[in-house]
Amino acid sequence: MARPAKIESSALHRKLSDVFRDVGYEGASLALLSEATGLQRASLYHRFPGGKEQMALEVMTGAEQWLGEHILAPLASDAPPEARIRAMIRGLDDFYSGGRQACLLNMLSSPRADRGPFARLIRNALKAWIEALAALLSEAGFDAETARFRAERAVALVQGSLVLARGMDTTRPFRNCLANLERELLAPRSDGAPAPTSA
Amino acid sequence: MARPAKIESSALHRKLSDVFRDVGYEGASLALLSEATGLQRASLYHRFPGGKEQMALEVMTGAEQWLGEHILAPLASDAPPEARIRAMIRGLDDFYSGGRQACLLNMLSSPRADRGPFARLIRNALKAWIEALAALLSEAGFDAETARFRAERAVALVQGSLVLARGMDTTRPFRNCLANLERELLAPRSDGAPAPTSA
DNA sequence: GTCTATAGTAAGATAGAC
DNA sequence: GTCTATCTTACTATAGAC
Repeated sequence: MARPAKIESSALHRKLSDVFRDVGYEGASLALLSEATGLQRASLYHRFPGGKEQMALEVMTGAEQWLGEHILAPLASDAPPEARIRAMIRGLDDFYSGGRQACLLNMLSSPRADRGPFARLIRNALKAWIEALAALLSEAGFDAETARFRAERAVALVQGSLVLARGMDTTRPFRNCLANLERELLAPRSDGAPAPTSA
Repeated sequence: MARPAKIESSALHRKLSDVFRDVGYEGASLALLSEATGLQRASLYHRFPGGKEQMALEVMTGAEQWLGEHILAPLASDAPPEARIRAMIRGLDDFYSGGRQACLLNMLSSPRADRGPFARLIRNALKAWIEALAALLSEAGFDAETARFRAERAVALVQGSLVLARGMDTTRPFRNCLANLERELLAPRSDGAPAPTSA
């Protein structure tokens, strides 16, 4: 080919995402992003005139889209609850590469100063996820309080298992987490009251 | 006072720790650390000739010491299991300021390149915590597998609830987590097998 | 659309006065 | 022990050729 090939946008986003998930926003220098994508810094600025912040924003937006399609949509389908939860679990296993990749929602929540354009995106994504799960649990017969409590706990468990997986350098916590999610979410609420704090 | 006062070491560590917990290692610039401590950069280098890395290492070491004294020691005491768990929970609530402060184990696990002097400390701290909890649960009558599984899940839950608290800008997930820890840890294992993955 | 080359700025770190 | 002043490096970002 005569002129330089335009690197495909989706592949580019993917590679940028990998860097942010690995080293976080502040740790992701343009040198690193350039190396990971195979594009020179100037080329990155051509695609993202807003610089690093725009890259992170687009990556984050892409992740939200992925969340909507592969997690929220299955949770809201008309399949039986067990099937919907299993679909979510497959999505999670895929998204986090079985526990080998961290979560943007965690890795991008530090950029301080204005505390960033990311804060809103992150908050919304977490809320949407929790609410979709809670809606499913309500539909499955749990009272609203229990549904909300279990949903929030499940999301926390996924995030925490990723923190452990990263910190202990093993995917086991994440695999354990996924392996038990369905059972824990749908377990009959006999075993003591969940007792969520109201405020 | 004639000569400049020596700022107390413990207070200094505390302030440095706050910065690292807030913005992570890469985000913690010397300008930020200087501002937070009230010391000029050169003064920080006088105390920490190894620069930022030494600061983070000492902060991390201090946190490990705190973990040993306020979490691991109570877990290994000769009080009844419920009391030991409650002591841990009080320690956690204090350490994380009720969910307002993030965990160093999460915030310092990104520094890449060599992946750092932090990796070992973090891994050890997480393992020690999980093992202390598992030992308590074994002692409380649970089989080794269940004890290990619940211990790891509890630590993941704490970490994850901190991620959520940070991301959603509310301490509720963390408070919920602590409020239910004792019950979840000591619940009779009637409700379906925990089914941990072996490897 | 990609590159090389280069501004301009903020980072980590030192030297030496007090 | 703390400071001001400075060095060096790495970073973000831009200019302009191809």
